[in-house]
Amino acid sequence: MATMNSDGSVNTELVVPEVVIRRLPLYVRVLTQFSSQGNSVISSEQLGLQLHMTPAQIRKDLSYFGRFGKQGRGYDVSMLEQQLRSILRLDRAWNAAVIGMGRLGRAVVSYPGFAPEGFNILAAFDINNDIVGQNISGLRVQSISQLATAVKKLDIKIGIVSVPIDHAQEVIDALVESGIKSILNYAPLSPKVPDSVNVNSIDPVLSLQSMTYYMK
Amino acid sequence: MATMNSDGSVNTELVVPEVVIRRLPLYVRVLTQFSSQGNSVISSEQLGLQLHMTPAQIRKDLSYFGRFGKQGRGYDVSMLEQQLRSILRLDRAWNAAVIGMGRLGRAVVSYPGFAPEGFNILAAFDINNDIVGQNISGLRVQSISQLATAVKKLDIKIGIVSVPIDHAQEVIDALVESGIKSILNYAPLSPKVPDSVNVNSIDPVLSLQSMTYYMK
DNA sequence: GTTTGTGAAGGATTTCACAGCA
DNA sequence: TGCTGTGAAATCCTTCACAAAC
Repeated sequence: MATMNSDGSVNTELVVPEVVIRRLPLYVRVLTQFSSQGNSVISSEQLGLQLHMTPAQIRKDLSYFGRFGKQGRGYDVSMLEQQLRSILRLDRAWNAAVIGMGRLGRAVVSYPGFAPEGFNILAAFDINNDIVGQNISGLRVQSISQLATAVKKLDIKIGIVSVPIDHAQEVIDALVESGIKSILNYAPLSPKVPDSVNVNSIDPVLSLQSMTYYMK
Repeated sequence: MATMNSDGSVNTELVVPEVVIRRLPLYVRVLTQFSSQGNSVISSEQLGLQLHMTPAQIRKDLSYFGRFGKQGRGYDVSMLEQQLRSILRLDRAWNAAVIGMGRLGRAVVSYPGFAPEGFNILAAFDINNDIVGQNISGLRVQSISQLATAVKKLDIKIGIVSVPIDHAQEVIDALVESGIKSILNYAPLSPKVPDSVNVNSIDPVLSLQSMTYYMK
């Protein structure tokens, strides 16, 4: 686990590959499910079967963070779930704002999957003055000029971008400007952000466009 | 480009890595944009700047499929766009069906981003008898029992799953049963499908849950 | 001069395989 | 006996660097 830098000093903590971090939430999900089914122990093989992954990969992934299992037995389901939630910082709530209250933004704020996982959408914004002031799913839509103020006041840490492509980069710039470091982007572009900001894009058209390659 | 099998025979055509296939639509998108801005030539460096990728990676990716560029000049924008669309089979239309006409399904069928890219949603399905028969965005919602028939009749090649998690696997089984080979899945699970079926999942909660790892 | 296409090198990720522990 | 944790090996993917072409 320890590596040496070019200057001879030692890294005791290895940087965990991003692919590994992206898989951890999958493990959490299966563990939650297993737990609700009354199972208290799970093996890397059982986890792998659920997720279509090799047991070795799961054990390797977990080994970046510690030794959570017992040989001959497997992992304690709720203990491992707690550990992973803590590693991913899912043991607290995170506040989010949605920018762009068209059809997509409305679907996002009414999606019932965020809140149970601790992601609370506390504010909604739009550029269009016809929409500003409306009440959507219990949120009063605000003007984007209010963004920075609201981010501070409501301790918003996540920006969800659901504006059309032609306004996406300016909205992302505004989010960055307001101090947001994590952006979930639904607009079909590769946004320009500083290295300190993490953008994750969701783009169903890109998914379809690569699937067609494999189609008859 | 040629490799040798264990039996001594030769593979003349290398399998293109899936990561490469997933990047091709990004290139298509930038090329379309460049073209509409009146540029007729583009270099791997310019492409890389747009997409935050190295020029070498782009050239390597393209080299899996042929030699499209001219040394000292770059790539002809519209020629490369055509080539990539042809490789990805985007030079024809693809018909799709949406299963699950709740909020998410309604957002999907009304999303204006699919049709311009040649993805036509021709049918909508739901299990709920209260919804079956309704007209949503010009589509008459059908019972899932009609799925296989409609898939054949309308030449549907893509299934888009937007049902809640507790019905997702059965809907996916029904799609597989009806002969669908490509599924875009919005439900938060890792579906079980035969190797011959390609599933691509869109899961904003997973995205958020890995982003929190990097958050202060 | 510029930029491609591509072997070779380098780096990252996955899988293997087994010692060690319950 | 059963399953983890992990070095080593294997595989996969990216980047380098330069000859060749325009």
